[in-house]
Amino acid sequence: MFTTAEENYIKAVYHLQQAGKNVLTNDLAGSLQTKPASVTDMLKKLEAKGLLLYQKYYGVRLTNDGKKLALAIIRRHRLWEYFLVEHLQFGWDEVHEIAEQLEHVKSDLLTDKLDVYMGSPKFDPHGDPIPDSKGRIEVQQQVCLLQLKPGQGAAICAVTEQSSELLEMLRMKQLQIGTRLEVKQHFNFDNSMEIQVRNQPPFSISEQLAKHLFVKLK
Amino acid sequence: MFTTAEENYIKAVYHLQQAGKNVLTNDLAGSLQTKPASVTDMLKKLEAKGLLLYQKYYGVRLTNDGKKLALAIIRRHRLWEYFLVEHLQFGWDEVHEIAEQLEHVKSDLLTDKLDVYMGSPKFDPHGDPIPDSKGRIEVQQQVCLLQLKPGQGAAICAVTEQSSELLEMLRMKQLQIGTRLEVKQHFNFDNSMEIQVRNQPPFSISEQLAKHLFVKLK
DNA sequence: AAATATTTTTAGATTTGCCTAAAAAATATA
DNA sequence: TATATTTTTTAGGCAAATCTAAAAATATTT
Repeated sequence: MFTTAEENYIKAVYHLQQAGKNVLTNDLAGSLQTKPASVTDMLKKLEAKGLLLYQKYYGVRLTNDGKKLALAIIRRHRLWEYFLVEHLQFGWDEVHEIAEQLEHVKSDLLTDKLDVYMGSPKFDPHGDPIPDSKGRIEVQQQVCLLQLKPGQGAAICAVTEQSSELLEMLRMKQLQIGTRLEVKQHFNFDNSMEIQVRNQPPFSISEQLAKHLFVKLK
Repeated sequence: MFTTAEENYIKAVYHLQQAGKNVLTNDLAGSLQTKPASVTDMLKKLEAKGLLLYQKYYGVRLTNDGKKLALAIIRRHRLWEYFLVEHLQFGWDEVHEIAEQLEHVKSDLLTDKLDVYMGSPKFDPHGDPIPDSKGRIEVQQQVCLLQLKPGQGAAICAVTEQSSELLEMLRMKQLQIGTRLEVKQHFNFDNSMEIQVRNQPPFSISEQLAKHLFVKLK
């Protein structure tokens, strides 16, 4: 069994590792809101437990055990997010903090029963894939909205930033996870694009916004 | 906000207090599986936080704030137990440990939404009352099975011990929370009693067993 | 390449929650 | 009542997870 702190480190390493490049002490300190010195301490402990390989000054890489643990934590996190949004009527932008707590409840039986209860969802409310009990992830061919060509239809499946400013804007424009849209036009001048949702009048969104929206092609 | 350890102490004090008499260091050490010295340390801290009144060598009493906190924790615990049994199909005897973890997830909004989702249940799967969001408890006129007279009908609503031996026996005899029964006869010799479940043949249960079963009168 | 700046690690403290062993207080017994 | 027993507290320590400040390693500039 692992402590909450250990689990949080493993999860952070996994996410940074996924984002490419190798994971440095300072990156972890940043994403865990802690000091580099604390990170160094913990990395030594996690290496001793066989969850990651740690090379002084050079960075860190998860072992197979580490990856397995990370995926188990992410599975719990995303299942709970799904539960909170789909069953308890939370907004998809209010669930992160609560899921951060729930993900550390340790019971494989609970996780699996929750999964079955909800019909084994494959994606969480932010559009991120939910690993199965073996840690397998269904790869989603999702693409950035910016890359769509006029005429293509798609559904929003992920938002890569959670700032309240961005969420506010999505609320106003009635864009949410699952919203289906069609690209009408693309302006090379500022990379903005006209999109249409259902049969409402088309409207335009900026490059800055489109860049954070990922869609699943139909 | 309070730590998990603090919450567990407050909960333990509350339960011992409910059981009558004043709460001593050793009682707490027993029910928290810890050493008396640790209890003394924690009691000082909790007194400083205004959750209880602590008199050296004499015992401890919750303040209003302490009671409020205890009831909030118990509310979360019992709501989660209800969820685990009624929604996730756990047996009512397997949920305690998991609920011990879930009860420490801190979010009033979560608690309230969970409550609404399940239709604001008033009793958990063991028959214990669930405090409402203000900490009010619905008193249940439940009575020990031993006190029933022949001819009286009732439904099992609580089991006051969780030993696997007792649970095993209940399983064999097909007695569970909610089971309706009627008392057929009472033997003064050994205080055993004949009971009948539905229209099956009556059978007898010992005083030791009946003593741990509480029922709601019809 | 030397000097400067940044990143990372080490060393030494702190806090929380627990422990053991010994001292002090309360209770029971002779 | 004096003595023994039990309960509780104090004193001193330990492990986990964090911190600050200083030292060491690496990276960047000039």
